[in-house]
Amino acid sequence: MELNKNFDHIQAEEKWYAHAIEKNYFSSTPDDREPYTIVMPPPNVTGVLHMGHCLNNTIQDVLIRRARMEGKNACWVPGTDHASIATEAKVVQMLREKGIQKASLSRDEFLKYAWEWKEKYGGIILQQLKKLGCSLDWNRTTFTMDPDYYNSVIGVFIDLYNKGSIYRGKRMINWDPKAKTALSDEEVIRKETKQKLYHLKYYIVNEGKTTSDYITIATVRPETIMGDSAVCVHPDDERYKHLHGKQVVVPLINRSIPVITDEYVTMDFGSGALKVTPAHDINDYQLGQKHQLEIIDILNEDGTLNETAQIFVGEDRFVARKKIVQELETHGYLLKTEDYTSEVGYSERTDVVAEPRLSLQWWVDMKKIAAPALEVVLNEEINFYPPKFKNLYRHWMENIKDWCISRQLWWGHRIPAWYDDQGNYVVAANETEALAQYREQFGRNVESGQLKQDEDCLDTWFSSWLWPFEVFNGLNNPGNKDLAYYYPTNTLVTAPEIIFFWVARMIMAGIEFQNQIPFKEVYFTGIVRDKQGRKMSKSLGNSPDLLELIERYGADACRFGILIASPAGNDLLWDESSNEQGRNFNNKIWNALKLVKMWEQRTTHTGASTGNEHFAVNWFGNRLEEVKDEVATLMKQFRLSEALKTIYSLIWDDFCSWYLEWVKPGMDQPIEAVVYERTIDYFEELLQLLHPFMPFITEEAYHLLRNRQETDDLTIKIYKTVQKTDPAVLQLGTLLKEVISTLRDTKNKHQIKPKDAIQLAIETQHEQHYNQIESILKKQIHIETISYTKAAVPQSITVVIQKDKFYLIPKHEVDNSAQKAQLEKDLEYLKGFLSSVEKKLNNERFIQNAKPEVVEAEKRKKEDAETKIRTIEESLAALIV
RNA sequence: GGGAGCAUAGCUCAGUUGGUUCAGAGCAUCUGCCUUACAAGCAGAGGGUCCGCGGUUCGAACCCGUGUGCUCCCA
Repeated sequence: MELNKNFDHIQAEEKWYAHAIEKNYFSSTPDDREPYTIVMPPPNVTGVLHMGHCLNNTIQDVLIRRARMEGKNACWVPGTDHASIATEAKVVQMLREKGIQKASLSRDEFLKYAWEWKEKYGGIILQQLKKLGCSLDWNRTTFTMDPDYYNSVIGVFIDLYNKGSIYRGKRMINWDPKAKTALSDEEVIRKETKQKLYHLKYYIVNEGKTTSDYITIATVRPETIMGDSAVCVHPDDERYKHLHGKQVVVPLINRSIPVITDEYVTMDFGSGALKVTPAHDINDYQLGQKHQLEIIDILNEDGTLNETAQIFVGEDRFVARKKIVQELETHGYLLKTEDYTSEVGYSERTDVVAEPRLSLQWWVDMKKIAAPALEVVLNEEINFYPPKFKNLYRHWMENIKDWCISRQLWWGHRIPAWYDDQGNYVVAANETEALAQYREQFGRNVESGQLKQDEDCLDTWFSSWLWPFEVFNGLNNPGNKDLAYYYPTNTLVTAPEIIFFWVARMIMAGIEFQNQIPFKEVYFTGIVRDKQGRKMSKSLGNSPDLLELIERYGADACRFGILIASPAGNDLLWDESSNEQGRNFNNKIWNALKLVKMWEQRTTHTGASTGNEHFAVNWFGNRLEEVKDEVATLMKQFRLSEALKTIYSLIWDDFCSWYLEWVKPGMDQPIEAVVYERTIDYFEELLQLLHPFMPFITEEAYHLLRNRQETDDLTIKIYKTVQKTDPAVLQLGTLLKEVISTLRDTKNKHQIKPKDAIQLAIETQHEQHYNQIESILKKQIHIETISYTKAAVPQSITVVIQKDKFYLIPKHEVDNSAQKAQLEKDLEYLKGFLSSVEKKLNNERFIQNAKPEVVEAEKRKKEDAETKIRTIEESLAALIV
């Protein structure tokens, strides 16, 4: 059969993915086999595939495919997250482009648009994952706002509320003035930001009159001075002792506020005097609570100043800042301005500066549910890879704060709280239940329509924390067959960025609602960065178009590219060139396939073998088993990148560069049938080993190697168990490689062309070893005859390998000065080596303290070195003669 | 300010209870080759103060201390 010049990845990808779907290879139902389950971290429903997904999902697919080929019942569940803030922001923007304001729509009208949007764009990302080759069980695709899932989320809210773990409270929260919603602490990104520190005069009041004395206050937020409730100094600060208990005047609005003292103040920062604005700063808020200060909120929900501010009403906070600085300067309140850099919180979703804001929100009391979730990680019921994240996790869990779960959004799970017009409320799944409960609780009769449901939605993570069991309908259909079989799941693969958002909370939810951990191990991937180490992001434009890369290089090459660059647990610097390496690897496999296929018609049962092919076959069989074992160990430790490198090298170096050359018949010569068959067997096993990493080319090549039955597919082919290896055969293989490399190099150094034939004499005590590999040596180094000798051969080039001497006899006389230099260099090295060993052995304290086996090893080294030195000296002597 | 991690070849990283003269791999670079599957290839080569300093030890890339630099998390 004639094969194409190159592997056609596009047709192979389409063909084999469709075939697997048709045969239901990726779908799983409970049976007698051991399950292996992964739930995919659900991407945003409106998202598109980026390099982070590529890494994450490739890793999961490798794990799932390998488990499947190990004979486990592998189940990988896909799905999407409704991503309340992100999706709502996109819908709002889409409406704005159509000229529709969200405020002009009713909740139902808005949600209709949102669902339309979701139907249109939702799930694109899942289609893209198919292109990458992900072997997901599509029948189980779940969305966090599916009806059942929705009900479970509401049920969980009610359950926690009834247990007293959910409460409503007025707290300082992070507010996104653009999205007009509360944010959890984790949704606020701190960034170093250049600001100005303004030094302002606050005049001191004495006996009811404003004096010309003042105290200097340093602030980066002059627009909030109208919200000041006090000025605070350190009680021990000598500079301000005379002001304790006095009043000062807020500039521009002339409101008097007290001077208070608290040790919280840092004396040497700014002027050592702090303005306290409890409504607009978290620390000030706490200070205000302690000193019972008035809370003066001067901002609207969109970040503009409100009536309470008195001045610049309606102006945006940053515009107001500029204007107020001008005003302060005009009136002589501004003493100086300094550059100042500090960390400012930005909304993760909208990238505007988050505003600390006091508001009434729903909270989860985390202390109680966090404790067991910490325990299971500390006692290693759940293992983290790499384990360094365990510390991070513990630190966070021990200092956990309550979770703000309400969001002022419409897209999401609506909070099941129902209010009367006095603000009394009940928590219930629907209006009917709410009415009944209200009647019972408040003893008043209410009619339908009289209770108003909370307008707000729940934080997205309040639904995704149920993911590992809700994809199996764990709460809707408790104890169902799927849940019992697949839960707890095995491995969670995710980015360390969401260890607190998601991983920690899933562990809590699993224990709280299923009494079982959600997964047994968590593998944290690195963050994908570009060659300069920058995080890939849309705004930098350094995130490549993955689909285009797949089209250009092939899915296998992209999978290879991202995995080979991905050391366990570290960030990876990704560059397109790694895809080239993957594509080149495809090419190598394809060419090896072409070579082997060329032999198919040339097999014979008689007389083709020189005998040495059998050694090659035996050696590669052992080598294969050895590497299979190594790979298994690496995979258990989640060292996927190293496992792939190991397989890469086995195929490229051991199989292609060595083995195939060793068994390759001469031009138009036949190949012994048994050698051919074994070669095909090895090729199959190599493809199988590589399949989880590069599923398409391996499946294609597998089918081209032999004619297959209908369902004889690599995707579902179970691995054979690893066989024991024969160390003697492996050692001889290593010696053979070394001899070939060294003699090739020697020819090269003596200007003997690779094709120029030579004669070789070997001085060895193990002639029988060399008998097994003679013909391979001849072929690989272009040797005419090999003989054995007991003494140095004159007019030859001498090389020492291990303990054996090789005499190369070239056709033409050669200058042996290069050789002499080489031997002298080797001799010098060995003498140095010997003296270092002797130094150790002559050191009494070494003999006393070192372990006996170490001392033994040193003695052996000494003997070896002495033997080699003697051999080289003899060679040198022969050379001079 | 508190906590964590990292520092090995030009780049990305291995280096498994301290024991070969141990300093390694891949990529990149350079040299020679269109050798009967593969130039997306083959055969070779060069390249390092294992961040600095001090200590423990017979022996340190590895353990301890310290300095410097970088990254991340939390306030």
